[in-house]
Amino acid sequence: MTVPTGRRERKKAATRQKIADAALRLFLERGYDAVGIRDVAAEADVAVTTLFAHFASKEALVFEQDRDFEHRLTRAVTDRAPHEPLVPALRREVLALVRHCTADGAAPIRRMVDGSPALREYEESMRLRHAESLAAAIAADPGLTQGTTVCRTIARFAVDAYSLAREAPDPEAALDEIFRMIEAAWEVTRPPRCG
Amino acid sequence: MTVPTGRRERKKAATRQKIADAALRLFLERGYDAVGIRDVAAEADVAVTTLFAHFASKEALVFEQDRDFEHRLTRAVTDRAPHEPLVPALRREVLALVRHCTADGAAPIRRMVDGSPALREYEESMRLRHAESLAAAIAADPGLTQGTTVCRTIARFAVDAYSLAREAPDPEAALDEIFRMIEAAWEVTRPPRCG
DNA sequence: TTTCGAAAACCTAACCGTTAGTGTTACGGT
DNA sequence: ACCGTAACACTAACGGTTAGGTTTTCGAAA
Repeated sequence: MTVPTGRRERKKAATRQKIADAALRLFLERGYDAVGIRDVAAEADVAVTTLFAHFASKEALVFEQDRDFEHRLTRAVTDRAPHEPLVPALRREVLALVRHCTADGAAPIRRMVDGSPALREYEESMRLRHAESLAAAIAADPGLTQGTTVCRTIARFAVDAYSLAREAPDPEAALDEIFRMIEAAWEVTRPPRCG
Repeated sequence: MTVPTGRRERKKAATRQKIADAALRLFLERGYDAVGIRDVAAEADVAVTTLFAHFASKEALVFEQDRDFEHRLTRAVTDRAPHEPLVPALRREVLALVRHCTADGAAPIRRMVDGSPALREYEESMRLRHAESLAAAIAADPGLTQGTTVCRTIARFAVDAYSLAREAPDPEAALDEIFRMIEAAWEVTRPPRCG
């Protein structure tokens, strides 16, 4: 029950990293579909079972970089300045995420993902899970009184904004447009108040 | 180039139906995961390759009934009364779809789908495809001037409404709530006009 | 009616992601 | 120094899916 801070953990992390690196290298080199799990395992000098001990699926190998996506979304809600309205905080974070994934460095990976239906499907389903976490974070905000349905809806809309904006010709302009809509959707859920 | 209305088509449709029936029967009887593709093919007295000539995947077997979902959504837009506003037409159709799938008869299938991550994932990704078709239908409406991003956004929101409402304790009340939000989102996209 | 092209179905054998079962090694706490 | 266990390895399989090539069945033109 002690704090686990030893060589064991470092080795584990190193193995994981070695697998992810090998996978990405091979995928970008030969294409996602042309590379088998056994190839990746061999390249990383690791048993297939070990690979699956670190990654739940072949697709998960591709989204190693996105691991903090979910966390960043929920933190944008929970860690925002006191009394800062929800939607602008969401907008700011989603904008950062969109910028991050439309940066030049991420282009080859994006091309790979867009080229594989399996990867696109996996990503969308991952985002839906993120939306659920986000909904929970919103629902837990003591400053908000909206019901579960509204929270889940806004969370889903925010994640939609991310994927829609990413695919638009001008991502940032699209994000502006979508968040104007989300803002309006959120406004009509406020409890009636005078003024 | 003649009109294909012969026995051939009937036999093909019959085979497809036979496979779908066998699949659903076995799935409901033993559970989705406990039934293999080879079992279904044997039960339908058909070769495995034939099965995959009719259905793209194992999951597709489950959603045979939903085949018109996409079509109904787009028709709700294209076939609505002249000058009928978009969002209420969408709302009406989504409500009908929600009612249809929360009906008592569909309960065993719903339970099966909810119990299998693979099926849930497949369904969500299917709905996203439907949202794309819906977006195209909306964008093609000559009475509307909104851009592609807005159309895709509203389409996505409408499909979200379907899946969120379905999972809510009171689906119809949830749908009301969500469509109030969608209506507001849509309103702010109108070109500025006096009155 | 006969003939012929093509669609539909068949069979076999594999491919590939994934998992179970079972050891083996290396670390961390006692 | 010792033991429990987490990490890794190896083999063999399972289950969805596809490739390859053959046979059957229909539709229509000759």
